Amino acid sequence: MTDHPVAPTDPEDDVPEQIRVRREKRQRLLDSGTDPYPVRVPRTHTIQDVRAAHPDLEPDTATGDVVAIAGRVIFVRNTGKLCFATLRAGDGTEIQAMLSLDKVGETRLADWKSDVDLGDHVAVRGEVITSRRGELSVLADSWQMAAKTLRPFPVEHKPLAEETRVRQRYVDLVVRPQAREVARMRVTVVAALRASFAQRGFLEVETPMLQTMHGGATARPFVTHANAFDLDVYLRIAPELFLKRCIVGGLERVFEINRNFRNEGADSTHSPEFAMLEYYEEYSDYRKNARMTRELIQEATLAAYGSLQFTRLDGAARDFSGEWDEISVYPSVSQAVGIEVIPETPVETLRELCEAVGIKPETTWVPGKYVEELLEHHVVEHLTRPTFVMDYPEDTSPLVRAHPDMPGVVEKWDLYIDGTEQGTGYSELVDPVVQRERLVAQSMLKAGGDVEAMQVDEDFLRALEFGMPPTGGVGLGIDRLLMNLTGLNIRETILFPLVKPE
RNA sequence: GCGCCGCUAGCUCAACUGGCAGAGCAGCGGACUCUUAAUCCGCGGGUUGUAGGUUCAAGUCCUACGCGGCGCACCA
Repeated sequence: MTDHPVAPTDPEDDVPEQIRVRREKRQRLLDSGTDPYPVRVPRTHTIQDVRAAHPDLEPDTATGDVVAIAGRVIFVRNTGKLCFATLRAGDGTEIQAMLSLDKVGETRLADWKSDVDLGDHVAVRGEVITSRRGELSVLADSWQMAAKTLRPFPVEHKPLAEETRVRQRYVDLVVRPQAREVARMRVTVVAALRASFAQRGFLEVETPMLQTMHGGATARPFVTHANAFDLDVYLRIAPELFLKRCIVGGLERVFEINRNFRNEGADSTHSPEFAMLEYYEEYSDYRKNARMTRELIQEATLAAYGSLQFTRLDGAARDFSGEWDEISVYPSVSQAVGIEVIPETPVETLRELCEAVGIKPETTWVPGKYVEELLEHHVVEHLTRPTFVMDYPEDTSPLVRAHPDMPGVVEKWDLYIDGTEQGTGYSELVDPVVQRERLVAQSMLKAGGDVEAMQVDEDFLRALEFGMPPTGGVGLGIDRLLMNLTGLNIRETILFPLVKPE
């Protein structure tokens, strides 16, 4: 640690009352010879075990089963000689603990009332019973503090402020069922994707996060410095160029699920670090790709909801079943603007069409950029059902193979769900000479001040010169997929999104 | 980056045109052997995001800054 020494502060100074009280309880436990944070406590069953073993008991039943459980106290009802507490396990499973004067004795009952706060982890040993009201309970004959909580928990029944949810996700996860649900769904979805790839014979590879050139996408990178090499390096904006090197090397079918970093705006649909799935398959193309992407998302949806017709966590119903719609860029735009737009449409016309609907063109725009803007404005936001938008302009897609029958168009699709881009796929450009021309054109844009333009990656071009087979590739946003499955903000799908320090 | 809105007790929120800063839950003390957003009685808890300014008087008005939300721009 190289921080400046901080003046020691008295921890009792300036501490909210409730924290002070809990610290005093902790100290009292220590003073009486009780460890408030024991290394281990007896536990024979999880709360889930006990629930599963006794699914439907009649009220006022004594089972004779003695168990030792542990959980977080989330609710207490202390009466004179019989105390109740609700214990919660990490997945939200709850069970009631009952402590009676008869069973635990006067001293331990008094200890319970004075030492245990909401939020504490406690271990309880006793018989599994149901209360007279039918609540499944452990009737304690002994109990022990498992971990003392020093901060008061928020009120469970009022929603936490969004900022607190994000900054203190650990609290959010304890308090809010949907937070737990989203966290677990994300794991389920990623596991399902990996299973789908395993089934199809894909290799999961790990390519560099620290790169000496940033490529594979148009985006502004984060820059850092590698001391050992005295070298500026970039956090990757995409794994694409390395995954293609894998294809050149004969790995045939590869995928990677990992983080990308883009030094750009953050809002409800964009995070500076976000999880991306990319996969490449030799002798595939953008049509085969689209089919497989649909299958991947459908398999992940089945894993998450058990059905392709599902109700999102925000309450909206969605249907991902069957074949998905396909539309084509130029015909869709033509229909929307009322005149035929083709790759040869003059820039002046495109500019007028943009300005007519309030889109402000920039001087760096290539013709295809106008078309994409028109597409976004007129078409995309109306695409609720999953839809593949096919055949993009060539000049905005420097890594994509030209369409054999449509000059100025490339074999590329974007997949839209609920008006947001979920992924992209294309028939990869494998001609090293054409690829070099495209990258040089990009580097000219960069020299002209476009901070997002690509660099000429000579090693990548060398790889292509060794021969890359016809290949189809896809990039799919993992956070976006979770957003589309849940209907939630990107910050709700990421456990710990970047926030400014308090 | 620009614009608008917000920041009050541990949590969620009140406080009119500037006039004694409050509630519910949580906390503390007491009562209660079947409660489950327990109930009943009593009591504490605040540098109103930070720093300035106006005013007899500022949570409230003004300025700057911090953090957040929304919209726009950029992007997936």
